[in-house]
Amino acid sequence: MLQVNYIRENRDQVIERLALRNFKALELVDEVIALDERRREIQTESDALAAEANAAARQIGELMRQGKRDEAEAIKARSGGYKEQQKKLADEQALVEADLYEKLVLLPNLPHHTVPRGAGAEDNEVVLEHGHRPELPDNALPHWELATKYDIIDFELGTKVSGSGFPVYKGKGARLQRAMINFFLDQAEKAGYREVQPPILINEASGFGTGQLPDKEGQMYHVGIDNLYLIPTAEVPLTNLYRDTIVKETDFPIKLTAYTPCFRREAGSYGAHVRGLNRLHQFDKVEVVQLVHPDTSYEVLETMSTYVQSLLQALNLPYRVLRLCGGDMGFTSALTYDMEVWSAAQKRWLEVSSVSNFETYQSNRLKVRFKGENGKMQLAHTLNGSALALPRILACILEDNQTDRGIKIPEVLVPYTGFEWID
RNA sequence: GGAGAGUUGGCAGAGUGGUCGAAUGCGGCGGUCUUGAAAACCGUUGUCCUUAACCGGACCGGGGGUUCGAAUCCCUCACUCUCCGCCA
Repeated sequence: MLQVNYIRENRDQVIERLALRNFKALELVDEVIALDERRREIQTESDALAAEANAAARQIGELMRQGKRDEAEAIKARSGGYKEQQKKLADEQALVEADLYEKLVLLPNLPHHTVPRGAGAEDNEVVLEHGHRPELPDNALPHWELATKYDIIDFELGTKVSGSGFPVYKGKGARLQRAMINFFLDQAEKAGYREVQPPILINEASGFGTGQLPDKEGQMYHVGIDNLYLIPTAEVPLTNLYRDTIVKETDFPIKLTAYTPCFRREAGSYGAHVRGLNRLHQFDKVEVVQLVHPDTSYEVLETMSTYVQSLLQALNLPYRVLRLCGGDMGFTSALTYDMEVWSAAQKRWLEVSSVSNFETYQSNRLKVRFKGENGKMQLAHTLNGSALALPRILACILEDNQTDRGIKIPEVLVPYTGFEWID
């Protein structure tokens, strides 16, 4: 959520930057400013009224103590009206504030000045490409066929037990998943992230904190009977660990990592693009999160990007890094890098990581603050990144590393899998 | 799931419906003393809104109510703890 003060003081710039991400409802900005104006007027009025009422009540108390009952009763008679007026103001204030909040949450984050202008995925800027895309022979198979051929993933079994998008990993397939999780967690710890095992069901407040609610409600599975949501990413519980906290400036940077399953309803997305492991309702991911001092967040974003790339390099997968354009960025992000690996059999790039700086957009809702040098409270900056999402990595390992003999496991994973080949 | 007890400042812990934003202790910060430190002593120490600032206002788990006035009384929700039941 953007800070109202900032919008008020930088109206033109806010509009300009929102336009950069193709945000259409720019009139919201002026509406927010007007509502905030009204809110402050009511505040002033109701404060004055409360001050008067407080003074009267205090006077009555004093008179009662002195035994001047009659005088007290006289003031009491006059004080009767305060209640009603206060109630009226409070009602209007609640209305205005609700309206303001409703409009405020419709405003996405302001893009960083390096974000390219653009409408959609085709306008994303390719920052770099690394490694050589393998040329596969004509008889090369897509990963879903390899999965069946070597009996390591069973999509139909998952459909029986749950539904489409819930694959069952078997034998070496399951073992390889576990190996990747451990590898990613070990690497994250080496990079200074503290491992956490968070809850994977979260309450409403947490969903609001990181911005999944209210706008992405339909994307999460909801356990109605207990009003809990299955996490779409570990970002939610990890970042919410610090909701409503004032951290010490010296504790920065706070670096967390977690492995969790992730659940996404992906309503409405069916067809060729979602075959196999390309898009799932349940998948495994290792996430990294940082809470940092605002002065350092863009530096940190670069180190997170470099870190994610180091994983892809270790796995020896060809990848590219995109700087997302205004039109393709997530609602809450100020700057996002996407990492995509090359799926040799499908001949297309698959997103395996998304690294974002949210600046104060999340921390404003979460109330993650610290006391700066001037003694004033400031909002921390939050960042996160996938490091990494497993299914598409697995897809690329299967496709890119297929040989006549079988599938060659990347060297760094062999200590974790205990085998070199899936055959 | 049943019965009971509780939720107050960073922590511990008081609080008869009327100067209670809240005693006290610990902790934190500043100072005196000291070669330095400890101890002792003195002072200070919440967050938010409004404001250029002063003033003012709000907050004692959340929400609602009673009252001229609520941390204190009532209702409601959430959470925590204890006992019983069930259970990986």
